[in-house]
Amino acid sequence: MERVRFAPSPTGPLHIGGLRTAIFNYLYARKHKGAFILRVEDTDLNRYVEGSERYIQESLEWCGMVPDEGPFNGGSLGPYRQSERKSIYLEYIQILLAKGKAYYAFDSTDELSAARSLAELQGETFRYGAHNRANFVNSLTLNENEIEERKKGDYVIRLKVDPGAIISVFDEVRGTVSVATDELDDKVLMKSDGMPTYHFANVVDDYLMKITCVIRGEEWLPSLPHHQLLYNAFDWKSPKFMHLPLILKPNGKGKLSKRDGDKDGFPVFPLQWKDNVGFKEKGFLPESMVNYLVLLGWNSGKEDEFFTLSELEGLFSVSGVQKGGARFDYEKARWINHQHLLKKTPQELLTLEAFKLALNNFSFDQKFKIATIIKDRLYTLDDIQEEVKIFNTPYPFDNDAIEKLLPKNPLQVLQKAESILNSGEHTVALKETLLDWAKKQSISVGVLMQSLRIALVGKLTGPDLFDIIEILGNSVSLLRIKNAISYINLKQKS
RNA sequence: GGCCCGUUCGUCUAUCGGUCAGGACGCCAGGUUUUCAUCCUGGAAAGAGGGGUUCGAUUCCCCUACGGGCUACCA
Repeated sequence: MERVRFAPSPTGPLHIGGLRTAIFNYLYARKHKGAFILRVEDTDLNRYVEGSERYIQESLEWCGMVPDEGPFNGGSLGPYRQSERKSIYLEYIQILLAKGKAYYAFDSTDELSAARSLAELQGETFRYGAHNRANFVNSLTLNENEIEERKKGDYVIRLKVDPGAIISVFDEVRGTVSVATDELDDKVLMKSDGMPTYHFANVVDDYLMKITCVIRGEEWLPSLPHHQLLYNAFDWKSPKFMHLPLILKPNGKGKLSKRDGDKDGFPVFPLQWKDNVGFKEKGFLPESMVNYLVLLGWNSGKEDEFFTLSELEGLFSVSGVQKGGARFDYEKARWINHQHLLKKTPQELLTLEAFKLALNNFSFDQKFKIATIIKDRLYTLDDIQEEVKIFNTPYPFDNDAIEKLLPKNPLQVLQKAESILNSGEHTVALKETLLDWAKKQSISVGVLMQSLRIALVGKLTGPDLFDIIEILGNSVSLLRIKNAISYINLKQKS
């Protein structure tokens, strides 16, 4: 059975790059009827941020991707939090040590940074590895007694990379990638605080959790050879690897970051995190989020771009994964959301929190009608606020529009409408009566409608006017017209 | 700097040696509409450059350029 894992670090809110990685993992799992596992990679105690685990889980759930196994869902191959697996790493590092594939290193961080800056001075990159490990303080250069003595203090355990070989790894989207082991450093596997590094914990956990395909961001591709070396050192069969292209800033210069969202006014987090609004709060449907994100770096091969999660579960395939990074395009994300909104029936829309909130004060009948006439106009759920304003009292008048209308004598139209409504005629018949009258008076339809619209909603834009009147009802419409007449009268006098 | 990965309209992408290089967002024009929007129709818009291989390259190979990633006891 295929098993994949999404393995974020709880160092803050999940951002949409991470969310997209989760989506690809989820889709891969569902496509192959496998398992989707959430593993929290909290090996860096210093960077741990309270609440981010919960945030990650909630973001996944919001998108409809509930992990089959994970810290919040349990599972037989846990624990799913790396901080709770310390004894496991200790056990497995011993194997490597015993095999001579890893060694103790006692160099202080000061010594290392000194060596690093010296190398930089000479225009070189410092690398702790086969070519210079003999110059450092480690279990390869010290005798037994010295080692035992040193082990009472701080130390790390490094991977012993053998030089003079070419290591080839296979990435499902890029193919074979080869690199000389001479280029590889002796990566730290266990830190001095007793925690494993990403590289070590990752390989051990993927093995123990029976992960069959590692799907992660492209930033991990350079360390794949190290991971392969680790699998080799354990004599473990490595899983498949799939490295996803990065989501780039809108200008293409670098990875998308929180700052870009702040600068260009779009969210980069799925859900609200502190004072950062997420896509959810911005009025995005989770299905739009998934739909847009999956399009960033993947293509179905069809010309269709509108997909639901369950459609994607069947469609997803490695062959559609792109190699190059994709720039984030907020406009397209909005358009996708618009398309998903368009597909919803008014009934479905009314079950949404944003609709409930905005239409709280209206009768069921009104809610339904309002949802019907505004749904085509929405790009995000946020837009509801603006659309609903016209149904609330009071509403502001667009004075510029009124000024322009004044010479065309809007009052005669309004007075006529007033008298029709006063006579108790049903709002439905209003349209016909009014249009007939205007024709006889040779008043243009434009002037008629503009006068009426400005009176009823205060501005010249919005949904079908007679739909609005019907929703408002006879008496409210009448009130608004009367109000507008006196307002315009006042204007004319001044 | 070193190593790795990448490069088709402005953006996301299709093409798996022979296509008028297709679609989508955005943009422009027209249509529908009482308005704005939606929606519909149409349009402009692309193979980074240079070498090969081949009857034929966007497609395969090499070089260059450009872009991105990595280069921590962070992930």
